[in-house]
Amino acid sequence: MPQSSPRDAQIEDCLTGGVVEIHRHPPHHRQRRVDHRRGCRGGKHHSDHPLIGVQHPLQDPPGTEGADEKLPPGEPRPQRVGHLEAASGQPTGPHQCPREGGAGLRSGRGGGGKRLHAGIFRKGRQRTILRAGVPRRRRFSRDTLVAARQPIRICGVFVGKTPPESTMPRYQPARIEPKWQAWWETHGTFATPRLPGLRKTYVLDMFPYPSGDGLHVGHPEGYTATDIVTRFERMRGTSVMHPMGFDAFGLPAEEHAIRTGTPPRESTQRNIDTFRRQLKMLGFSYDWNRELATTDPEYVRWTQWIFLQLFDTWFDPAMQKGRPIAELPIPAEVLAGGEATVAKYRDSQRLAFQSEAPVNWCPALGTVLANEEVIGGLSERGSHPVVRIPLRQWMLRITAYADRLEKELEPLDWPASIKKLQSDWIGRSTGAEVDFHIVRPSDSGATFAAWQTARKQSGYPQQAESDVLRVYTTRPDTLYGATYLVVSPEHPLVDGLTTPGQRAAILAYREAASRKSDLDRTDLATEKTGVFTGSYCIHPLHGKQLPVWVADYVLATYGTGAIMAVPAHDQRDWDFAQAFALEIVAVVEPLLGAGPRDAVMAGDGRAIASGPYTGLETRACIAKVAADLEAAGLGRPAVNYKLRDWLFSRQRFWGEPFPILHELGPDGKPTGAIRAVDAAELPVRLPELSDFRPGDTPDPPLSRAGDGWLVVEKDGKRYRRETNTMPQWAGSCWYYLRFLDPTNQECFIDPEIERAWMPVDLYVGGAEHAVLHLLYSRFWHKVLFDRGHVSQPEPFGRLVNQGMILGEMEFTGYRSAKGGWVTAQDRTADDTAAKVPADQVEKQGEHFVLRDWPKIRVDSRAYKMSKSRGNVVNPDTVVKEFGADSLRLYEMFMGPLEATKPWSTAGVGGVRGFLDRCWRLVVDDKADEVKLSQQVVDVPPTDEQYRELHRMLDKVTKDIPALSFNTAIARMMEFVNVFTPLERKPRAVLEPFVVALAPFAPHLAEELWEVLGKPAPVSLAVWPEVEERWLKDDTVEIPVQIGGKLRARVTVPADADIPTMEAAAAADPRIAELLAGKQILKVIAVPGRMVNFVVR
RNA sequence: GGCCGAGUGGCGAAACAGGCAGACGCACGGGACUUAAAAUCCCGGGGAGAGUCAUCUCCGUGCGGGUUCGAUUCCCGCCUCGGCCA
Repeated sequence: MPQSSPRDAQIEDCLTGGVVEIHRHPPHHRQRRVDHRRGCRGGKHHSDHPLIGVQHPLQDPPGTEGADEKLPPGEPRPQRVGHLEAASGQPTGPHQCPREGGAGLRSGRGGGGKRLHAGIFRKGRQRTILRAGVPRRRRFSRDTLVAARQPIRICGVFVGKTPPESTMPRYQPARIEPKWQAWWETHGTFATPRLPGLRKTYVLDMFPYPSGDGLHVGHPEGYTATDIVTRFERMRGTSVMHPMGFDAFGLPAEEHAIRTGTPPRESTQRNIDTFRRQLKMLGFSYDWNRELATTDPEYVRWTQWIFLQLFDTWFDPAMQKGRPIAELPIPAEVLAGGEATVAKYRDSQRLAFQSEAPVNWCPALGTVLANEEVIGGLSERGSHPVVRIPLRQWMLRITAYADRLEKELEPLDWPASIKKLQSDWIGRSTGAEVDFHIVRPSDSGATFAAWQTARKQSGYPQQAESDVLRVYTTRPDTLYGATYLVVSPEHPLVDGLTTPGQRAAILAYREAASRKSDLDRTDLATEKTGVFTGSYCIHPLHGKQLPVWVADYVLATYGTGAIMAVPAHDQRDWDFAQAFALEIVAVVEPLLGAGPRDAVMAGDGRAIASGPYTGLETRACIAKVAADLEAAGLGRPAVNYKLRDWLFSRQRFWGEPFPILHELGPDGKPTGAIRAVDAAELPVRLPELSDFRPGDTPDPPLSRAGDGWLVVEKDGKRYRRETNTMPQWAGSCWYYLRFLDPTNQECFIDPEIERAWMPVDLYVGGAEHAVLHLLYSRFWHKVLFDRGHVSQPEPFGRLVNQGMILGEMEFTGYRSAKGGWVTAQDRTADDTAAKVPADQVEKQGEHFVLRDWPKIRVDSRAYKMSKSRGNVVNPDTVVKEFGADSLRLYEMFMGPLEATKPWSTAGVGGVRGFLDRCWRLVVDDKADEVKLSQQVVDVPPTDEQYRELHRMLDKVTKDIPALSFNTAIARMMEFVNVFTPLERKPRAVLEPFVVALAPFAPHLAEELWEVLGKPAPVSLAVWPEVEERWLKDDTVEIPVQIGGKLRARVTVPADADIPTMEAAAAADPRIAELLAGKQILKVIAVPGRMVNFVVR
């Protein structure tokens, strides 16, 4: 605990040890204070020195109280001091305390051995003074204080054994915060009605994953911001929806469960309890009746229900809309195949479908991971190796919505950077598909021509025939520059293309490629690799044969999994062509004046050597080539997305089970037919498992559940349950809907309620969810919208990302192996970093250096909070030390909400000081109990005071909706600074101030409101109206410049016109003097702002 | 490598439809109160220089240019740091 900690916190820290009781008012404090007044001070300043009595809780010194009673007022009590002296001997032989223990009163917890570093002993009229944290002064052990019978003051507060419930005049968050939290709870202050009134606002925090570490100071940042907004809106008469819940499925709980053998549900519940307690401790105005966890069976029920909606939906490209699977047109040839074929066709078209795709299997985690959960070939969580294997998986067809997900982003009030991230993630590109006819050994010279003719008649087919290689290119204009073709190793035609002579090489290459991640194959690959298949294709325009290669720089999942390589105009193709000595043909040249052509020219220009297209500029050329190909039935314009379908299944225990049944044949093996669990039978609960570890194989833990769970009989058929579980994203995709109607048994949300409250008006959370969570939620929402279950196409109207809170600023010096300091810029890997205390560095120019060795530069920066660095700040500690209001206020005062900011415990003390001043503005802290300060009087405020009030209100009223809390708080501080010194503080000014303070420091405001004699709660008081007439000044002081340099200030009427301003400026003696003898070229005057004389 | 964001006192920051740079707070220094300490209240503060000391001048918002009567703010080119993506 730093020395600068507020005194109360230091004292209370003692209290928690349970050995020393600390109170502002010792027993019979009135009596004692009388003693002090008369005997020691006799003046009115006595009460600056409240009392602490120290007593051993188990051993009351006999006779103390009685003796006190009998003391005549006005007498000092030397005999008491005698006790103390006799009992402890301290005044003559104080303990010394080691330096490292030195920060204040850290006495209570460890039992008797620790020392108090501060306190005071009295001996008659003489006292020994101990100062907190200062070495060389005399100190007392805690034992001494405990044994003392005298009241002993520590940091100005007396330690004693009075009951803690006695009222106290000081601002004590530990007393008032729980009080008002309980009040709000019992009075249902923040309960939200089912439907809003005239105006509504839905303000949502990204709900937390309840980790075992509890709340982090980063969490309350966004939560406080939204809390201020919602409290403000409530006071303005808006119906406010402000819920909180927990995203409680997820890997950490499961891994913890595996480590400790406790079921995930238990540890999750414990963590949720901790989170809830911490959130309540901070006084957030959530409607806790709406609390939910994604793991609640009733919630899982509806998550599964939504999955069934996805399962029941196909995407109609013509309407750009999801429609019921029953409306899917069945092609005649499918219909002819019978019922089973139709069912398979339907299954293949659903938004939730199964696929046998290569997936990222992580053996260490025992699960398959989504592409975005794999970073550099390692798992995002835990950095374990990931291999690619083919596996049956559930996929969600998010790609069908790619276009809408991108386009409908545009009108949203989101940060441009987030929109761009989403847009880039979707990665829409336009270009063309082109079919290349594969040359077969059996081909005669006429085969290609025949194919061309056929295509001209039939047009471009949906599916390419088996003798055709279909490629996707973003640059169809470079078709004449294509010199070879590349297929990905996983491409289905690879086998067909491979000639017998190449077979062994191709097989080996595919095997090697399967072990590489996409990243290894593309960006990290320093050298391009590949193998010639032995086959050729015919160029559709000039008819030459192009070799077909297999190379892993082409991904099966992008486009058609095959490309035409144009080495002159694509860096990767160029690298590959260089490596394998393939032909390079340039077909684009820079436009005139654009300079010489690079070896690889990827940009736009003008077509050359391109037959009929020569001379066309790139843009026109792309359109023409694509159109001509389409007319010839050889290609078509195509849009492609980087976005992949969403791999939705996980081989883990702690997730939502899929409500899907696999039909079993008579042999007990799956037939391939699937059916949904009836909605009425949801939720499908997780089975009780004694062992929920993932296996070594991709077989999910649920497959080890007994047949009682696994096997289901329905309509005379036997089924096996799906044993995959859903990823953590599932629950967070729709929680904002369930909050609106959390207990509905009939429906995932009552449509009336949904229409009334949606969309979310303000959504605040970390930027780490910029892409995935927001994209997935929007996707689900659009499906629900298409199916008529929600009324809005987009769920989140305004989005704000709070910035990260870093640890405290650190100075790092470097020591060489020999032990001496090394200056930061010259350090090598051998030098070791060492933390340097802030008081040993100083700034020198741009850098910080060691104070004692100014040649040695040190690094200074704040780091991300992390357990390993040991710079994590725990909200519990901060609340205990400073109070929840201080924590809230500090986090808002640190800087702009969106900025990354370093933590500063001293800064928390700073805002605590402000709250102390707010307290003293209203409360008489010199009284013996909490009561209104006599300085608060019922006099009409002066004009100046009204101006101060309304300017403050105006700023705060404007800053809250703009989430500009730091400046709003600064303005309130100015207000307090103005009113603090006043002897007479008009009530009519203080009351609106307390109301304005309420959203920021709600507990303190409630208490002050009560002291002011107003009916609770201030949380629902009416926000004060800003009166415009007080915002305007009669006169303004404006700067007068000469040649752009400030030379004087003059006061003019606020509405002065330009000539008046100029005259006033010129009349200023100093300006007149400076202008004398100069030629005035021009005068620039901005009404109400400034005057500038341009002179020669 | 790409994209995004940010560089302002010892520190967190404020002010940007271009118009008094540094509000507010921390830390620091001084004063009042006190026998004293703590607490509280008040005052001070970017740097350099001059001074008739109740004042003035110059420099100053990462660096270099530009536009402008005037640039922290707009434009061009850099540097550094951070975040995200690859």
